[in-house]
Amino acid sequence: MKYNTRFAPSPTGLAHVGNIRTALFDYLAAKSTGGKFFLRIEDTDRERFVPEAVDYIHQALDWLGLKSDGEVVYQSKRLAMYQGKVRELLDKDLAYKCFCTKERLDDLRQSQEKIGKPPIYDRRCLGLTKTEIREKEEKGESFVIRFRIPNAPEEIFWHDKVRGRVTIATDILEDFIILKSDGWPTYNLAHIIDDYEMGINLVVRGEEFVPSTPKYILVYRAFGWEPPEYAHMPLTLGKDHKKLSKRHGDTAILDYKEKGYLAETMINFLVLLGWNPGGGSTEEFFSLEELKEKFRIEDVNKAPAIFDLERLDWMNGVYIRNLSVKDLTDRLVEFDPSYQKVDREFLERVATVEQSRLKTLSEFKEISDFYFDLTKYEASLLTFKKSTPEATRKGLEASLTELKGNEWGNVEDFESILSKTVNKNQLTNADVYWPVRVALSGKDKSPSPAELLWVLGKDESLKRLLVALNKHIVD
RNA sequence: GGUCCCAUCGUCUAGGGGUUAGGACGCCAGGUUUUCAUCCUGGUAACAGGGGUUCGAAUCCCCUUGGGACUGCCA
Repeated sequence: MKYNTRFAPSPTGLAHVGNIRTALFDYLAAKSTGGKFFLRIEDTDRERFVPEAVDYIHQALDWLGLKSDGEVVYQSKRLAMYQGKVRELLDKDLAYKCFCTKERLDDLRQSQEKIGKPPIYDRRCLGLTKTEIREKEEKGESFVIRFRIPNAPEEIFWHDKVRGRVTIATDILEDFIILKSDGWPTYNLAHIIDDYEMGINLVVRGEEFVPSTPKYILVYRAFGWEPPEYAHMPLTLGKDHKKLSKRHGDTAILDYKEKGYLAETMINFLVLLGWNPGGGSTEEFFSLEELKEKFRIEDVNKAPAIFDLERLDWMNGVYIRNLSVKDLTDRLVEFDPSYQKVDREFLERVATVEQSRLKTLSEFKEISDFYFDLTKYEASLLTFKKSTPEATRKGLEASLTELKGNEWGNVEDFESILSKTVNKNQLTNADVYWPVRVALSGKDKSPSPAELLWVLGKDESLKRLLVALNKHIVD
């Protein structure tokens, strides 16, 4: 079965990781079956519309490589179509005009809740005669259009691709609004017309839509259309076990790009929130391409998943370590264009030795500052706890001598020069390796001295060693 | 309140009648090592509770509990 799916965000805020995970599942449900993946912007709520949100969605999908097929659909451009469909429903007596004011509706709701009844519209306007309707219209009273739930109660059910059979009775459903008083359709109507019109045959969306799905099935029936299949995804929860939203902070998807997480990490991490290959497999690294092969919407879990940053950090570290040096360097430059000014070969060397220490691209700047500009450090740092000032001085001097007299080559060469220095002068590793490393990095934690020598090169290294020696003697 | 959904280590999860309940993150310990990171080894930690069904339930059924979603002229 080829599934055509759509990602249908409403541009009322910046897309967060939960939204994008749904987009990913939509994308994979389509691509894994050879179907198409569409993007539709649900911008019928003009009050909450956030202009930059649309661009944000495009950037996010671009970043992750979730390319949509065909033209992007904007609901705001299809008003005439929706209104035409509403007229159809009105003509068939399957919908009606409701002139009830907000105040009345609020009162009604409150009094219903007070006596412990579910808040359901009392259908007062369903009883309006043609003349009454005409009078109200002539007086310019504003109205909405409600869908008329069939009188005969029944159980609506569907076979959800992830939840199995779901049943909900229609007697708890109210005559919901399909056209607002401003003339715009609500989600309740617009998405159905669009899905039908766009040939969507599998709706992949968040679990929050489960309770309202029966309403939509009724609308399909009113139009005489076959409903699509449904796959309601488990929710993505924050650490507080509540549906992910802005108030959790740090959830806007592109924040992760800015923090230096890789697109492939996000894809991999997000897909694992609710999906795994099953069958006893312990595999957990998947590229988008692999996912297109292996993903099955039926394998998605029912239980919600919590978004856990620690696991994300670990995974990003793994992805960074698996990058070739060239690739890593490219990404560092892309992440921070100021590195374009840095000598490429030098930058690649820095990337080579720091790669295993990176969890995110953004950490690179801080972790690598000393290569470009030696940081200030205390002279006392030069002496390791297992060494003495005297031995440290000897170690520094001997290293300087050996280093000057030898050819400069690769990391292994420096390794042997250093170990030769230790042996020749009856010193210990602590007398040589530590002070050389501190001299070159100014830090108590850094890559090995051999690596630092290789990165910094002869002139800079000898300069730093000399500085260290003077510092040490003065101290 | 009502309707619906969900339930395996703290987290992501495998397992769907017979398993020492497996893997991963995290954490802890050890190894490698001049330091840090990486890497390697080991450890910690879970079937929410109660009833059934069955020779045998983490697995199937029911109830309870817990959690969540929905209950908008938002989507």
